[in-house]
Amino acid sequence: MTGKQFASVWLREPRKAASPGRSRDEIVRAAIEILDAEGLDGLSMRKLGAKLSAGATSIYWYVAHKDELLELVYDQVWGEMSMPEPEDVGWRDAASVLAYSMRSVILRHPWSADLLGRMPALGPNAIQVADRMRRMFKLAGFAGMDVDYAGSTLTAYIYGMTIPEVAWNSAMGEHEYDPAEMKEMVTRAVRDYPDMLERMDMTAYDDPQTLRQVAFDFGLMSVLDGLERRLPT
Amino acid sequence: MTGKQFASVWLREPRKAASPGRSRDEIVRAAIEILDAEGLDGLSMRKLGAKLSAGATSIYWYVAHKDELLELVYDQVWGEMSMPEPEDVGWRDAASVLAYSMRSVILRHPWSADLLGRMPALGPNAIQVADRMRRMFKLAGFAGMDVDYAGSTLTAYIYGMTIPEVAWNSAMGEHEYDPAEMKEMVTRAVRDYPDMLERMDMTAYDDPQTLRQVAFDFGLMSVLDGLERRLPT
DNA sequence: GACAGCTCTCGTACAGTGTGCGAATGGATT
DNA sequence: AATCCATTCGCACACTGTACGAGAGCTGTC
Repeated sequence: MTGKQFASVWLREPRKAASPGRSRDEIVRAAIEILDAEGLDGLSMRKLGAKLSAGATSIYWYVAHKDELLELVYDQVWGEMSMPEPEDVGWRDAASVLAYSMRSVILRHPWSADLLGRMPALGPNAIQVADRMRRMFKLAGFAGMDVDYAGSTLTAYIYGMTIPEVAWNSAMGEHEYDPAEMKEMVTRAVRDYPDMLERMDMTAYDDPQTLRQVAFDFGLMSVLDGLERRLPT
Repeated sequence: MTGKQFASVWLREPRKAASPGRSRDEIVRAAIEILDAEGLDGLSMRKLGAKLSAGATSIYWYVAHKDELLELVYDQVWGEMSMPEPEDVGWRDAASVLAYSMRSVILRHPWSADLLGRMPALGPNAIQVADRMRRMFKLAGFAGMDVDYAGSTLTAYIYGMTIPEVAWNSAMGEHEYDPAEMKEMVTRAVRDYPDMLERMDMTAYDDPQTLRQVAFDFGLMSVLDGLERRLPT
């Protein structure tokens, strides 16, 4: 009657202890190297095995299946996100630091954007961030369920802003395009919409990098303001 | 010197015209049926071919590669999103309707959440939504680049809220789990964090469906308030 | 020393994937 | 009747995740 169990690594008891030789950490580290270098599609068990000078299937002693490996790798990414103790800096600053940090971590590991949309964040690192965020919003003055709602809102914004940015980056094979030609193609795509065309004339396509930065700031300020407005009293 | 071209279906001239027999539309329709029934991993060219009682590789006459098919399918999803003409209902209502609509469309086609994070939305349907959204925010009083920033902020929130929801849904094979058991497992995962534990005691896990609805509303109101606050004057 | 029982490695095999290629079909035009 | 061209598709290739089961090396007990 239990049906298909919910099968996350994090909701099981961990394996006893790592013996000498290979270990989960070593495997995860190697996997991340491959992922950073070749993206999510570039990671195959055989390639990972080779990198560890081991057989492809040896990995399966440490890890139940590839998805489990990805869960481990994913939580490692959460570990890279930095967030001050909210009590030290106040909630708005803590929120901003977290937001910028999350964005830059995801941009540094573009493959993690795909994982975001694939598996819940239940690893210890993710949970630690979630905990700090809860404390942050309690400090701000939220209570009860609103603490969670505020947290969801903030992370939703960050995800939603960053994920498509990654998609866009990877769609144009990283810098190997001619801006003018690009602009022309997009212009043709929106030719039937005067409002969209008008937008193309703004000079903003010159430096997409900082444009996105500015857009991110704008949205972040809006979200924080909006949350603040929902505080009691 | 152009390097790897940016290769979206939408930025190329379309194929002449569909002859009788198979057509792109028919293929896309069949693909969506498979996707809805079996998810993103369930869609293979052979299966799609079979559904159309055609050979697997026949599809490649209409479509350059699988990714291109996914682009087509993706834009079809955008076509399902409904948004009133902003001039008719005012910007806040238009924004709310769009937000609810996007959320429900993505939840209805969970596989589209993965596509969101993989390819930019450049199809005609996506562009039409983008255009309406621009007009909506101009109507609200935004000008210049702020129109875009506001748009990014809103869609970011919707994506970011919905994508993890889909991930969560699919992680627990759709309803086949025991809530009590689930709660116990999660509780164990957060056992070191008093704030997180306290959260588990709230009764909110009883009906995740409406909980998420409420959370979505909370965040949406916050975002809209925050945007409103950035209006000039 | 001999045997048993672990932990750990890995070769092989299987069913599946996307898709390049080139041969075949069939209808329309000359 | 011959030519052309749109369209179909079988085959093959390289690649994927991983089940299975045989082995290797170590440890502890008689």
